Amino acid sequence: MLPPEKQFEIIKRGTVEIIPEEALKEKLKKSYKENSPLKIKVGFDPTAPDIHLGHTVLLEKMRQFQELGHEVIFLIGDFTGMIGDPSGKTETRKPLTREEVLKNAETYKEQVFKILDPEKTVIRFNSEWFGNMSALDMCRLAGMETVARMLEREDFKKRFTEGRPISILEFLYPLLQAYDSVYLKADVELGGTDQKFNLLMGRQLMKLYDMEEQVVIMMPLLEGLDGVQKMSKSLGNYIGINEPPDEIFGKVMSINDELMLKYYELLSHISIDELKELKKGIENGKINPRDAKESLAFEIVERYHGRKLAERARENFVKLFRKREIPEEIETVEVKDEGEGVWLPKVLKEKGIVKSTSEAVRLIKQGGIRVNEDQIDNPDIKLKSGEYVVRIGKRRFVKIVVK
RNA sequence: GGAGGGGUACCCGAGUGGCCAAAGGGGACAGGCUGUAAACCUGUUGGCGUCAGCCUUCGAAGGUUCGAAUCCUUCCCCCUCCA
Repeated sequence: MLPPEKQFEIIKRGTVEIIPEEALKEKLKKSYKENSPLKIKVGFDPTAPDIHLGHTVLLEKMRQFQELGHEVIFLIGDFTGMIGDPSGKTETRKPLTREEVLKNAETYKEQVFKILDPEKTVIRFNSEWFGNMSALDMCRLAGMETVARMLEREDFKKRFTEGRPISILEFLYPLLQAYDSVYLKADVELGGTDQKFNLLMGRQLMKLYDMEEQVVIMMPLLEGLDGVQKMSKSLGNYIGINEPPDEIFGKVMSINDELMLKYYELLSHISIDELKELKKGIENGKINPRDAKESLAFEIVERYHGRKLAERARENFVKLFRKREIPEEIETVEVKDEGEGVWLPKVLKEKGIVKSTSEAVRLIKQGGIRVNEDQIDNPDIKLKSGEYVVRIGKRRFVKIVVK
């Protein structure tokens, strides 16, 4: 086990806030002295089993804790999922059935264990304790907090003053999450900055239960490909860990330099010292940001697809964009010529490459389509029999065989 | 229960009888510049054999009119205020 000071340094990397830092240091010291691992609790929603890099920020931190020898509890909020969390949105999230929750949990495991060590991960479901809780117990729990306290949360306060609805259930949520910590006797709870209120509620409730309060560690929300908004599936700015290697590689390469450094800090396994070197190198121009980004893309693809595929993805990328070569494997479609040749926009539409012939026509007019690497500008183009490599935009290729 | 406001393209949002396939912004896509960066500049953004023409679209269904996103009727949905 590493000395507590060293552990602290590793844990602190990339965090936004640790509340309170001193308590964490104390806990680490005690754990080191008594050789007893800390219990790290992280809650996950059972509704979103498609993991993207944004989620992995937390997972990477969990992994670090595991490597430091602590006990990581992957808590699946299945109870909460079965009620349906209204959390702010007008559309109430639809409640999940028991089967769906279990199915999602399986999907979770598959993906999560690409980062976490299955041997060292404890998976728990909060229906385990909430499922048997009586109405009386629940009321007692509800009695531990006040409306005023709840309204301290920015989101609630805002909605309250604006007269927008807040369901009672929403008030209950932070309490339920807090109770998870009480039940599990968590030493540390990890979450995104958007979870601050709920995480702190955990501390509050533990205090009321006369327990040692958990330390709260908050990780930033990772910005997505646009570099502004947080990565999320609904915004379409995400990099999913199950995406094909080339896709992940390409997407990582498309982020801007500033964001790249953040990705490095939060996602890369390089050490703190190496990270410092990298930053310095980029600042004084000794390291080409592009090369740094390639290493990052490689590291990420390797993590989810293995070394071989990562190398392949890098080769493909270099070929395609640096050397401007055409990739080796291209999807091929066949069409037969009925006489006058085939109208390219129509072929592209029928093969599902573009949504409509109008779109194809538009692309051609804008110079967005190349046939055998020649930019074309006449949407009237007809292909006679033969083979054509058609490039749509920068990175989409299709081989059209006209018979 | 009472009073009022509103549903327009991917999103926000103008438009109150023809000049509306519908302003403007955002997003997205494409081109230029590049490091497939970012920023910036330009263009495109309903469909259809294609800048002409035709078809479909402004919550839904009917109606008035030569002509409707715009007027009338009914219905559905959302929101705010009062209680």
